[in-house]
Amino acid sequence: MSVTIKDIARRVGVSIATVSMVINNKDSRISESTRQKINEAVKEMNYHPNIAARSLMTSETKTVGLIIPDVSNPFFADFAKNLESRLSQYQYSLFLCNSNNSMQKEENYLLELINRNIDALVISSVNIEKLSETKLFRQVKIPILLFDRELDSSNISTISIDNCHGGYLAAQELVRNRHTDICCVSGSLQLNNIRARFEGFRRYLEESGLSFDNASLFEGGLTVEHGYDSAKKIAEIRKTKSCTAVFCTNDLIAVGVYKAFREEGIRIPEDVSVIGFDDIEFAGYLSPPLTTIAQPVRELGNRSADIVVRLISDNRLSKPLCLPVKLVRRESVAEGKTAP
Amino acid sequence: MSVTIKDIARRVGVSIATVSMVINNKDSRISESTRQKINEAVKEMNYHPNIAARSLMTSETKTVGLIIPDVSNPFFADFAKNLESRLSQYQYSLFLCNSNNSMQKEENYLLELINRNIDALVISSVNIEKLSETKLFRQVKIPILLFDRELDSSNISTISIDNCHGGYLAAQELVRNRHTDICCVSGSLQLNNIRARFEGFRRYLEESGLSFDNASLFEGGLTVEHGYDSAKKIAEIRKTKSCTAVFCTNDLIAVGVYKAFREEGIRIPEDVSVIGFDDIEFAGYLSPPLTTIAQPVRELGNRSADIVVRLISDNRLSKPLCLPVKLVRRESVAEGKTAP
DNA sequence: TTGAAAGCGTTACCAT
DNA sequence: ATGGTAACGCTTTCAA
Repeated sequence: MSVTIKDIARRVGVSIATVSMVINNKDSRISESTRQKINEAVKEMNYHPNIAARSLMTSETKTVGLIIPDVSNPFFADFAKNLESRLSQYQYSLFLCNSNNSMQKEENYLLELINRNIDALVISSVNIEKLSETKLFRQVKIPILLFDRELDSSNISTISIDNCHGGYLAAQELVRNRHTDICCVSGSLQLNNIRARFEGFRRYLEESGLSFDNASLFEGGLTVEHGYDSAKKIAEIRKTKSCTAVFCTNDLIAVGVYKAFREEGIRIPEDVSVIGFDDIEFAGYLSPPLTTIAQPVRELGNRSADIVVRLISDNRLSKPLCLPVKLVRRESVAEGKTAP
Repeated sequence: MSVTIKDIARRVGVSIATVSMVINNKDSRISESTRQKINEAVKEMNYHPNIAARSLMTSETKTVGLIIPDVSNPFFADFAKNLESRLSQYQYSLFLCNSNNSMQKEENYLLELINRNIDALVISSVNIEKLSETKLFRQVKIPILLFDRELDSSNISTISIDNCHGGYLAAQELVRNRHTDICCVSGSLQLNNIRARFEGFRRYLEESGLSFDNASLFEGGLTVEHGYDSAKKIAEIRKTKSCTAVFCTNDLIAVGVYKAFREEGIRIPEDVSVIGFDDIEFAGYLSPPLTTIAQPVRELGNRSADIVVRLISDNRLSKPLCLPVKLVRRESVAEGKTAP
């Protein structure tokens, strides 16, 4: 089969212990000459350590697992990319799992990852409340970092963004442009990050003396389809009632809204303004380019890696990290017409 | 630490050998009663096999590696998703690696995956010709499936699509709409799949009595940026020379073209028609929705999984698989104006 | 400065 | 029908 330390040892004429030491740089007390000979042999014979064997001894795999709801959502794809990239600087690999928004798959993966002895887990759960009550989840002994989700009353480290402020900023931008009749197309308010976006949004509205009518809320999936369907309804409603702006709790929804409005002959932003959330790369390529609340994906990925690595060496609750968002003004928001 | 077969054995009062057998369903000759007792204990004690230990013995990890140039490209993200999904039906996991279009990272990953003892590799290389000449690559003993790339004169299994025919169809659609002055914005023609798209495209043109002027070819990366830059140039050229349609060798490029044309006030399809390649989900959400050549991503993923699993149990060259593409007509192609 | 040997959790073979 | 035990490739402790 493959070359093992035994082969190296035999070739050089030393013991496997010695070989192991120099390979792991624990060679403080190994003579320079044997060290060299071993290193040469390693190269020549093309030796690669067997990770399974190693992790059987050390019980670490140098792998962190990531469970996300959907790789096809560019936001998560980007996050994964950045996380992985930073992790590799620490010599860790990323094992990526896609739950496809299914609680069942999520649990399967969790089990799978545990079986694989990953060193830490970062997860953006479909339903963290439910998952956290699961027997399986509670038995997890490795560090966990909750991404983009929060869990009250728990001692799990979290990293997220200021969703509430994001919603607030979105409302502000709309109100600043004199909009008063605003709809909101949202993902499930069961998701606490999404709820926070909505709450922030509503709060600003109320602070501005505007009230938000729940009839203007379209709750559903964080998907293009939901955006599309909701916008079709809005188009209908607009025949009897004013709606000059819509806040989408993620960019995918906004994409669907664009499509429906286009089909309905509703112009953005002339007829209605649209504002999104996430700032996926694609947002800038919509026509018109989408004004949105940007999440710092890159930093999210990097910081997550930093936290997780720290957690691995010292599994102590890190205090919740919350990164700021910012408004990215493009062309999908315009002055609302003053009411007739 | 964790529960091991030893613990189970002790609890039930049998040997570890027995436990191992029932866990692996090699329990042909184990009495029903002990089998039951063991299975109960496994549940109660919450036993999970240690994969590292297992793979140390069996030298298989039930993992296949995937190396792709860019997860942020929805085409690859979707492929990965489908591949993973099908693979999981076979009880295999997918280890996803993102080379970020860097040959260096690609090699690093290759090494990493080999060290991790994956059972098979599917790879869409940045530069397969070069990679395949690499010492590392040639030493790989596990089955390899080349995705979306071909390698002449080699005995590596491949799966791809009929790129050439795709290019052909694109040209046909344009010519059918009476376009004669056509530009092509392409990824690197070093990539054999991209070259094939271009060749098919050019071939149809020639068959139609049209010639393709190399001055109308804009070669670069398969990126939004390249599409954008090229379209800016085309906008410039159009001031002196006719160009009524552009063929983009992937959809990302088309996205960039859209953006530039929008900025330049060039209307799609009224002023110039655009046709893409891949049919990423997003293509349908552009405005106007992009006419493009669709790759069967789903089938690509499924078939890849099937092939790879077969390869693992019997590493014999599978004959190259080439799936058909089809034209998806949307709204970005219109009748070209007849020449003045 | 180096080596011997134990042990990590499994599987697989050969006994019983 | 079941058990004992070697072996997988490695790290680590203790002894020399």
